[in-house]
Amino acid sequence: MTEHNETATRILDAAETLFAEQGFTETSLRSITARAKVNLAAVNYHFGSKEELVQAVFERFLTPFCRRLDKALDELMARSEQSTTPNLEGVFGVLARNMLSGVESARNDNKLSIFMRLLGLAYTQSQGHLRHYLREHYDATYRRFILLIHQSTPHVSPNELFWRIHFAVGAAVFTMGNVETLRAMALNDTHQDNTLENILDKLVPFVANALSEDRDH
Amino acid sequence: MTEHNETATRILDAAETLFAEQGFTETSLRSITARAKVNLAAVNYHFGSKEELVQAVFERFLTPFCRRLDKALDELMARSEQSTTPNLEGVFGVLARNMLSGVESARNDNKLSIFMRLLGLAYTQSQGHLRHYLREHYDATYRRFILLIHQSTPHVSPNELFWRIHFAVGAAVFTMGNVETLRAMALNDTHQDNTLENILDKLVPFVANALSEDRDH
DNA sequence: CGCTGATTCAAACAACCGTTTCAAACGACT
DNA sequence: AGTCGTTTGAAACGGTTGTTTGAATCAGCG
Repeated sequence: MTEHNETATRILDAAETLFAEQGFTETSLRSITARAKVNLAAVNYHFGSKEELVQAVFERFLTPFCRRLDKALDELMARSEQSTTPNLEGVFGVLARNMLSGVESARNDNKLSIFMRLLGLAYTQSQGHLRHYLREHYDATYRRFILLIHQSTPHVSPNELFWRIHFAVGAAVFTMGNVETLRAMALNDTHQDNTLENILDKLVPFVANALSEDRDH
Repeated sequence: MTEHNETATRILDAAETLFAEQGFTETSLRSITARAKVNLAAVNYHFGSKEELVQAVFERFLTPFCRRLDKALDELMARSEQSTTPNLEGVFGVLARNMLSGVESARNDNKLSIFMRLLGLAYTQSQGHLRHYLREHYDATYRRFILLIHQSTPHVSPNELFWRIHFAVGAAVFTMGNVETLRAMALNDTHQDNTLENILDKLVPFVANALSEDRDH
């Protein structure tokens, strides 16, 4: 699974980029192997099938991400042991810091964009096998995160919170996954270029405020 | 273009459903014509090509939608002539009522879901020709709507507002377009089934509040 | 060196794709 | 009836897809 193979890595790099740009089905194995400069048959040799390649792409960034997130959540809970309810900003801060932690240099902004775009595709492009795979491997961390958010906003009913969280997920996935397109539109409309940090600075309060808001519903 | 043809209508119905379920490239003309119970060549005969079929699917619901929306916005502006700034809830109410107007019966909830899912696909699946087509035909109404929202929230800067609007679009497209999936998850998590109206009742205040919020940014 | 197992390579495979062709069927008209 | 333009039908086209094959190449080791 997690061998440090030269060819396999090059395939994963190429696939990750092309999948994010074009989607899964519209990206052919031939275009992947051409970009990776490896032989066509290398994909089936190293990964078995195209479906397993898709899963491997997700695994490469989702597994370390969830491992780091789990550990960070452990620390957060240990620190706030006495106060039984963790606070929302803390939980979200942990998530945000984890998402940005893979992005050190300023110019691979697009790493985060690719990340979000792939997550969006996982929802949008049915790809039944992918949804099954993700549920099987990462559902535990997901549920734990949801539970913590719930505990940190006890005044919001579980059902109401569920939907607010997914409104927020939608806002994040949609905008971050289509950053280039939207940035171009914003440049036309408001004559102002936006760095990814700028956009995140608008997104985070949007989400935080909307999640905890105590509304009459 | 807008002929009331039996065969063409059946193709559009089938294509609309299958596109929303599977995406454009993963839906073959053969599966469309099989579902529509027409001959394979009928698509190329009536629409020219698959690309033009995709555009026709969008045109069938986007053209009447924008026509109704434009007229409703006319009335709104005429009614509030003296007060130079229209109010946000009014503008959004017009949009929401227009979106639901095509959905009379309770059980074609999924009409709206299909609508939103297709809109999401238009962003997600690059399909350069589609983006070009949509811009060329519906950009005027889009810009008019954005302008009205801007006038109704003068305390928010144009650039900030642009991004908030697209956060909202993301939240709407993502959740409404994946209603079935999310509804199943909600049923597991909160043991509560949700009608589409219930979800809209949560989404609308979420969006409205987040758009007009006067934040320090 | 000579052998063994892992990896690469060019080539081919069957299946499917969107599109085209052309004959058959149809409906409307004089 | 017979002719016309329109629509349907079955079949085939060239091209692309994911996958498989079998020989060539490589690395490691006795």
